[in-house]
This record gives sequence, structure tokens and C-alpha cells, in this order.
Amino acid sequence: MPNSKEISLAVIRRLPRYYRFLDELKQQNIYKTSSKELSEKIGLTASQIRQDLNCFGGFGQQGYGYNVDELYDEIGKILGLDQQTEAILIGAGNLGRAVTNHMDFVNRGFKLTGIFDQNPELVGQSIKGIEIMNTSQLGAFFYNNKPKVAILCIPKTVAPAISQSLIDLGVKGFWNFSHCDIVSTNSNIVVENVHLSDSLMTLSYKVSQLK
Amino acid sequence: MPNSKEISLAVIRRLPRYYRFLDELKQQNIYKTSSKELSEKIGLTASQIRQDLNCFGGFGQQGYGYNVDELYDEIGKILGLDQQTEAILIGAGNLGRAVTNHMDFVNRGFKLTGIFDQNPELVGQSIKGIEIMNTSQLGAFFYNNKPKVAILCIPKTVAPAISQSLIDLGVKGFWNFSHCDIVSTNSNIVVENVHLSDSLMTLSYKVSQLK
DNA sequence: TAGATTGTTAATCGATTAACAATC
DNA sequence: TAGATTGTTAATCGATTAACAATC
Repeated sequence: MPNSKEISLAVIRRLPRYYRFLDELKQQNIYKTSSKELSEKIGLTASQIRQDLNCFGGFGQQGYGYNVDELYDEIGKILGLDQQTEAILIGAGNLGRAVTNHMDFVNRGFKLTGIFDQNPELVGQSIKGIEIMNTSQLGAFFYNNKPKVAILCIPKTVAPAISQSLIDLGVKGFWNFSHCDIVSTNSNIVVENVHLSDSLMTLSYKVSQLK
Repeated sequence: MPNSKEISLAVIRRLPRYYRFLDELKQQNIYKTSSKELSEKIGLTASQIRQDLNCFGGFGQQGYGYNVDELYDEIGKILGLDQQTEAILIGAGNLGRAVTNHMDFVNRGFKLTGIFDQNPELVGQSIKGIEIMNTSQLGAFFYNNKPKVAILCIPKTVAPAISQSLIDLGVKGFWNFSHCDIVSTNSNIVVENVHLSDSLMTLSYKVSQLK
């Protein structure tokens, strides 16, 4: 199981994809699959899928394949989706609101418990039943709650300072939408960067290579 | 220059990062840098940075380093940011609106010229000065405009059908926020997937590995 | 049993890093 | 010139693919 060896990030990033396709099979009431079938659906080699899964243990049965429900649950457990890590949103602007409304946090391993913004006009409004608080209330909030993760939807200019103060308050992970890289001086902090701007530039490159 | 060999996607994905850090240097009025200095700022090896840049030509000067402004412009050109590819948004829900308001399309190689949604309540409203049109008007719009790229902020259920009809209308690239993989039967289509859900699950894994 | 498909080892491929000659 | 730093080749490392024995 996890923590045993050291699984490469490349493997981990493929797991949500497997999870997604297994969910589709579930919805079609297909209860059995094989690395070959998955490879055709997902567009990877069967060999890679077997290698990936075997990082975590033997979920299949020789001569048979994989049980869809079982494999789905196992991958969910590996990804920690059976837990709900407490998370807060910092920055309730356009992007923060959209992310909050859009994501199914509970089924992705998180529970959103607080939303914060510096703009007094937003404070008091609610998103998904959670009232937006003033950033100044962060200290008090952490006194009563222990959110482990912060979702950063704040301008790049304030991101370094705010992320540092969140670390000081005890945050251990960031889902970072700011156009900057959060660097952890402390190594016990995990970061998942979503660089939309970088992604758009990559698309620009791909488009420019067409024809 | 581009198109010559075959540049790996791993290299391309680092270019926006270089671009970002060079922009910072520009803003600090620093006009000269070196692979060593960049490597410390960005957190990659100097060797890799030199390798990456040399995929596209020698932008540096031995014994001196790189001219910040020049390198910034060159990377911008490689990424095609000196062009503005016409793009449309499909789906003006929470996420679509946020992306539209949030992104600086012009400086990322694109020009947003149309927004479409199926919801009649949204049609007629404007985002960033662009009026939301009904999806039924897509044909007419393509008759007058030739958008090359579509930004998909639509539910996964309708994504396959809509992306196919957009391909039929002449779209050559997708920035896909739907929770599904756009697969191009036709190989002349480029796709950049933004799987927020996958990213969140990856964070869940990282958090679960802490301590 | 025969057929199928896994789990796993070995081979290949590609990407990163190291080293150094070229040269500003 | 001496020092610095690139451009580039060679060495290393890691990830993907192929092959096959194990076994259901």
C-alpha cells in the first residue's frame, strides 16, 4: 500500500484518469474489465496500466482481469478519496466562486469549511451555503478549526505573503491557482499548482504547430 | 526554429514557466541573467534550462549569459504569443465566466470573439463586452468568423457531441475544462485538457502521504 | 485441461544531468 | 589574457514497453 516504496508522480497523475474511466464502466453496469480493454479506452498501453496498478498491489486476477467496482474503490482509497480533508478557499473572486461551485469536493477527498476574502463587499455573501469571511478572521477560524488545505484564488502579488501566513497557521497543502509557484521552505508542505495561464500558452504553441 | 525537429511536450511545458520568471526579472529592470541564476529561481538544473533553450536555437552568449528582454521575446514567439488566434467560449456557466474574466487572452496568444450557451437566460448577457449567443447560432457565427479554437466549459455529458460538431465547423484546437478526454479521430486537432478534478485528486493523494 | 490475462522481470527508449570544449 | 558561461556531446537515470512465466 501507499508510503511503502516511492511512487512516481507520473503514476499518481494517471490514477484519476483510471478512476474516471472505471466510473464510466460502472455506470454502464460493466463489472469486469482487463488491462487490454482499459488501454484501448484510455489510450495507454496495457503494460503501463498493469505496471501502475502493481505499484499498489495486485488488484487483478490472472486469466480473468479486474473487477470494476473493486478496482474503482481501491484507486479511490489510494487517492485518499475515502477521507475528507478540511479545506478553505482564500479569494472569493470570479475564479474562487467558480471553483467552489464547480467542484465536487466531497467525492474528491475534501470538505470545504471556510471561505475568505479581503473585499468587504463580498464578506457576508454565501457560496454553497458557506458564508464568506474577512481574511482578518483567519486567526480566529484556525483557533476553532484545523483546515489542512488552502485553495488559493488570489492575485500573484499577494500569494507569497498569504501562503506563508497560512503555513504559519498550520496549513499543510495548497491547491494553487495563483500565477506563481508556491515554494515551500518547509518540506512538509504539498502543493498542487493549477497554472491556467501556462496551459493556455501551451495550447497556443500546439495551435501554432498545426498544419 | 519550431517545426524543425520534434520538441518534446515536457520541454514546451517548461517554457511558460521560464516566460513567467523572465517577466519578473524584466519588472525588476534586470537585463541580464544566466542559466545558473534562472535555475536557482525556478528550481531546475542549469543544464536542463540550457538544453531546453537550445532546442530552439542559441539565445545566449558564451561567457555572458542571456539578455532578459531578448529571451523573453524569443520564448513568446516560440509559444506563438505574438499571434492572436481567434477563440470562442462554449458554456457560460460559473466556470466559463470565471475563465473569461480571469484570463489575459491577448497576451497568451488568443482573441476571444464569441461566447455561446444553451441556457436562454444567459443569452443576451455580456462578459467582458462580448454578448452571449445561443448555441444554435454557432453555424451562422462560423459563416462570418473562423474561430480556430474552442474553450469548452460544458458538462461532460454533452462534451463529445459538441466537440465533434465544432470540429465539423472547422475548429482545430480545444482548451477543454470538461471532465472527459477529448479524443480527436482526426489527427489535425490539438487539445489541451485542464482536468481540475484530476488535479484535486492528485492533491488528495499528496496530502494523504504527509507525515 | 486450454485459454486468458495477470504480475513481474528484462529490454528499450527518452529525458535529465554531467562534463567540457568553444568562445565571448 | 583570464574568467565566465554558453552550446553540445556523452553518461546516467528513470519511465515505458515488451516478454513471459505464473496461475486463475
